[in-house]
Amino acid sequence: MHAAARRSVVNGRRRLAEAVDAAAKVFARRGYHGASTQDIADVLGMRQASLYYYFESKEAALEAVIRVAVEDYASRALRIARKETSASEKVAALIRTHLAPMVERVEYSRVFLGERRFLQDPARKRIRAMELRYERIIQRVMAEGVASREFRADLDTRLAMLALLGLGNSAAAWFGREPGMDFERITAGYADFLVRSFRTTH
Amino acid sequence: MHAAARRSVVNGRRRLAEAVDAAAKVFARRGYHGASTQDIADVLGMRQASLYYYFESKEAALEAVIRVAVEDYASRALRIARKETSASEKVAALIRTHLAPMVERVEYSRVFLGERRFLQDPARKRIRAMELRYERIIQRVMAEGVASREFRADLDTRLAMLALLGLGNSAAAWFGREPGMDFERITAGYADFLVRSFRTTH
DNA sequence: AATTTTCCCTATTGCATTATAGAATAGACT
DNA sequence: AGTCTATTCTATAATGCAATAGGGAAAATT
Repeated sequence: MHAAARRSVVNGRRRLAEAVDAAAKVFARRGYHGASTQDIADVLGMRQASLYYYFESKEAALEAVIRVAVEDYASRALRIARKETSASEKVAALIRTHLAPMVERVEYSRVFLGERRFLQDPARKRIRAMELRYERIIQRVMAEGVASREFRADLDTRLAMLALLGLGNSAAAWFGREPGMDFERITAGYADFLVRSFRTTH
Repeated sequence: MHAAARRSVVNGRRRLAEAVDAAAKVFARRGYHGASTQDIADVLGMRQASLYYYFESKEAALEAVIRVAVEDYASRALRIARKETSASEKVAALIRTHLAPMVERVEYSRVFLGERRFLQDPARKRIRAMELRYERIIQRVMAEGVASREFRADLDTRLAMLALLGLGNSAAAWFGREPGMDFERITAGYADFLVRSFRTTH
């Protein structure tokens, strides 16, 4: 009688996704260690112990959130990197895809950026490896921009990569809270900043 | 007999500073909620309860750390903003002062950036007010650069301010861990990035 | 209709953690 | 010598929290 109305045919994977969403929201707001499994259960309208039907442990919930957050990043970056466009357009596209998830799910980005360090070693290293792969793809775009003389010869490609990620990631901190700063304004502005500073001056 | 050797005339304020240092180190590593007062006491070589001689509460320790981290930021920025130099030089100087504390005390920066949100409302609003003051000073430098035609007329000064802080803050995440990325390389590179993208193209 | 599976519940254990109370020790001061 | 003050200690209260065990009802499957 309790959960009768909630149950339906559609609720196969949906409820699990809701649980991950709830975890993301709570972890983003209170931080991993500051959040209790009770908090997550509250969002879902269930008992604290019932959460353990969906997650083996609190940390497993964190891993699930982070997995969603990190998903597809590298593959989308690779797709951009392989295109037959200018390096400038690639940089702009990279910033766009990097910020895109923030529109629909900032909480995931925030949890990834701030809480991933609390993962234990098997999962942590997997995530770190995916990050490195992502970073290398971005840096190669910079390097190819230099090689084709579209970007200045003295460009520090590693720092350029860190700058792109730094700009993108820092937006997660205030995205949705800075009035007037919508997706278009941010991505267009940041892409413009980056491209202007990377291009050869003539 | 226990703490005899440690005690001396010099240890007036020094021990408190050590306690704040210990808190900064532990909060930076484990996060505010992930850190226990026991962890901090361990660093100091004292008992958990003894910490309460220096801090009223765990949160008071956090506030002490953050206060140190936030100290002087606005005043140093203001000193730069008032100088009779070009806007470009001001931007470069702003990046430098922003990153300077990271050399000697990254932990403080990290705690400020990641844990300040856990402060309760009296302290939290005070910190936020100081941040806003800092942001306004930076943005005004951008605006004056536009007014003097040193920076492009279409520069989004608010986004430019966020970009400067974003670049600076993101460095706190990897400062000291990215091989080869020393203070000079970062500050010079970032200053260069910013100035190139802000300047009028002619 | 019978059985299995899904999903949530109640109840509880065990541990970690913040904070308080009050005592002890040693150096500074009179 | 005797008192005061700073600093740390022991002991403990009080709570919050992750996780386990086992049950039960509805839905799906046979």
